[in-house]
Amino acid sequence: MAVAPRRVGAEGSATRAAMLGAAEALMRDEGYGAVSTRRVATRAGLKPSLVHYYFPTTDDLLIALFRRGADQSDEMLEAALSADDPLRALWDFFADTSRTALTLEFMALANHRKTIRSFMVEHSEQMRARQVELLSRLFGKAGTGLDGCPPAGLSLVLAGIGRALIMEGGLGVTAGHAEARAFVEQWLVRLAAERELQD
Amino acid sequence: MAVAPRRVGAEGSATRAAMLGAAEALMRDEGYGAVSTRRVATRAGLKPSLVHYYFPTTDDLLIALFRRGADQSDEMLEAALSADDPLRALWDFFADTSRTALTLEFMALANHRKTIRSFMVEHSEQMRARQVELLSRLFGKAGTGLDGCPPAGLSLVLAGIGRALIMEGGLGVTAGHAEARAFVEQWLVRLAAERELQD
Amino acid sequence: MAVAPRRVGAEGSATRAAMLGAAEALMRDEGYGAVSTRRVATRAGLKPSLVHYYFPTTDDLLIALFRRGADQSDEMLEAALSADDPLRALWDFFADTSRTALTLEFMALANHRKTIRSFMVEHSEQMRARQVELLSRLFGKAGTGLDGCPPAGLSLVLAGIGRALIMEGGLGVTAGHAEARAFVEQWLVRLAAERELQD
Amino acid sequence: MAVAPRRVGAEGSATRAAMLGAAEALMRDEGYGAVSTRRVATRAGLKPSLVHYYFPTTDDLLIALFRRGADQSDEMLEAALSADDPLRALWDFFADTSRTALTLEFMALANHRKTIRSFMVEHSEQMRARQVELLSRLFGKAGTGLDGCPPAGLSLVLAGIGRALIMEGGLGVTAGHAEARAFVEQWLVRLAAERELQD
DNA sequence: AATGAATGAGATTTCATTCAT
DNA sequence: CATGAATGAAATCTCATTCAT
Repeated sequence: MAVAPRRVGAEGSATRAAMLGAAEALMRDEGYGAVSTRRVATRAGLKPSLVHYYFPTTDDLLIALFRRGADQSDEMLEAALSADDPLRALWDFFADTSRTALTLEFMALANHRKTIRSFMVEHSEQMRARQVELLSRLFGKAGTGLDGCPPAGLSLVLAGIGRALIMEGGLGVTAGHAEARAFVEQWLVRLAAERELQD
Repeated sequence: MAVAPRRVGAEGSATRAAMLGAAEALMRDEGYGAVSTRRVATRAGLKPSLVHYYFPTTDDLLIALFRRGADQSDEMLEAALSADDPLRALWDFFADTSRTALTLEFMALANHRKTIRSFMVEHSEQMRARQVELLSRLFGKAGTGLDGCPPAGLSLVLAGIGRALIMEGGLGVTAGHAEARAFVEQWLVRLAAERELQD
Repeated sequence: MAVAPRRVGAEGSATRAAMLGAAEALMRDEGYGAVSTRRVATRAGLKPSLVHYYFPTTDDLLIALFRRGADQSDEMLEAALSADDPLRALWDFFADTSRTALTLEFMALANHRKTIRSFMVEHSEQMRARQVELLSRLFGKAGTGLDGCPPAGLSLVLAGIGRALIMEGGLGVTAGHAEARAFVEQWLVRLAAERELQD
Repeated sequence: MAVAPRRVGAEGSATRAAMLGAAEALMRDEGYGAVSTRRVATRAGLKPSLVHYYFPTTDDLLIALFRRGADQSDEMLEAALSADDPLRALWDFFADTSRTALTLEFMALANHRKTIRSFMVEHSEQMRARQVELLSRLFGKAGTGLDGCPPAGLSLVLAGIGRALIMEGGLGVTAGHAEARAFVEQWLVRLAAERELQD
């Protein structure tokens, strides 16, 4: 008796997953503005009311979607950081189209959804901290082989370049992309060498 | 550069400018989703119908707003490229908060407004081309002093890092920012030296 | 240029009056809970959106309705107070079915509409003050002929009895009504006599 | 007195009582409009479906709530009528804030819930009849000491004044309240004297 | 050049209720 | 006894857009 009446729809429900899937697809294809109760329902082949049964408010839906994506990112990041070549894996992570495209949508969304914003900030900081932790282990606290750039700086720089590639790529702008990729590539090679020296 | 100009109120009208100002403020403060006929009118202290009189459709308004911003960006870019230290000026341009925040909103908007998207793409490509033109003159076609990274790559890399700083800064995430800025700073110094050698 | 964009629909518009009429009828017939955008529109033979065009929020509609009723009450009260037999006129005012039934609905409504509540309170106090003003002139400050009951007390007592008659009458309860009316009647006679003595 | 009892959960269940308690609190705090299946469940810390398990329809819940309140009123009234000073006890009963506030909500509710209305009417009539019965015993059928006002009239008059005090008090209007209370007080004294003479 | 009126669509949310387990 | 899932209806509100003046 007397249990908290919220938290509807078991975390593992198939219906719930379908809704999140539809919401994610909409966000990816048409931007966060397209994620509405109705459209999610239609896309998932369900009734609009059912969406509200699982996610009482639109914020609840968006937060659940963000959480799911964040968990996936966490897993990908962990896999990257324990890979043979962690730097390259980290770069691949930053340059991963589907994940980063969603992240960008959430960043735009965070601008006017305060609930989302706090989740974003917390998660971004966690991820950067985790990367710094690993990069520090790889290169020592002194900094990376990139002219002594410290791990936190390297994390931001790679993330920024990755996002720019994906953002522009999504729009269809590609000038300079190959050159930028090659530039980063040459960094990775240099850093890998640096690391071997250190060992 | 001018594209088909669409007949929308006198280009120089004060009323028109007030509307664009209100629209820009809304977009900056609350995201592109807040830019609606009615809210623009309210914010500008005008009647909603008047907005439609000047901008028949919402797309027209958004495009006009984008154009105005693009023109400002063009001017800023031209000023930067003819500055004493064009590289530093270019970087300052990329790291300029107010302008970039709007650009990010437009990028998000382009995801579900096809009319906007084409304007965005066209303008992005123009700007990159213009930068390449200048950087090539500075460093020769062989590439910059950054390990031979060609101008187009450098343009994207700087733009990406600048945007990341602003995006994250807007959210309140600042880990790694100082380090990344110092890293870019050291580039600018190196490139300036390189350039003097070349002269 | 630059006028406040609210205050839609001229105060004298026929459409606006039709909406208020429909809202009032609904409130009288089915209680304040029945006053919804849709039902008002349907009852007035108009489209629901038009209701929102005239009254952006439901509170706006309810406040406008209250104001209209308050103005009518004010007029009725003034007429009563300047009648030949002001006391009887005041009692007739309190026992007026249609007006009081609405007042009762607004009182119930005020319980959970904070905007309404403040209007109600202000108006109730004004009306009582106005009545006290007149009754004081009629009987002197010492009090009425009802065993020295002061004007403010008499105002509340008459209002309460009138409301009880109307509330119960609306439900179909009538036991004691004739007796209560006769009781008040005998007061009025007594007070009228008292007043003549005083003159 | 018992009417057809409808099968709704064990009459004495603690869960049931919790629901009625939540419903009553909601009605008191936010008006009858706030009494919905879901809100009652949330407030009681129970699942919405459970409310429907005990009270198939919302009307069933409201009727049960009304019944419970009516029973309490009956007890209070009986206690009052057998008190040392029945008249004062009756007046205290009419001026009792917590009970009367709920009664007023039910009166408003009765306006658009026909099922509630008939219960209200029946109970109101019963209560008045009971009061008349007692007052007649106290004063004889001829009427009370209030200028011969018969018991039924006195009942309505006192109820009306009591309700007005509570209604207005709830809103924060208090002008004339002290005077009205003093006026009734002086009645009670007069009636008590009258009664002793009669004995 | 400007504005009031009107409208249809859709977004968000809350609801009562049913059903199967 | 009790609960989770589902659904259709409706309430509130915002929007873009059209039209007549």
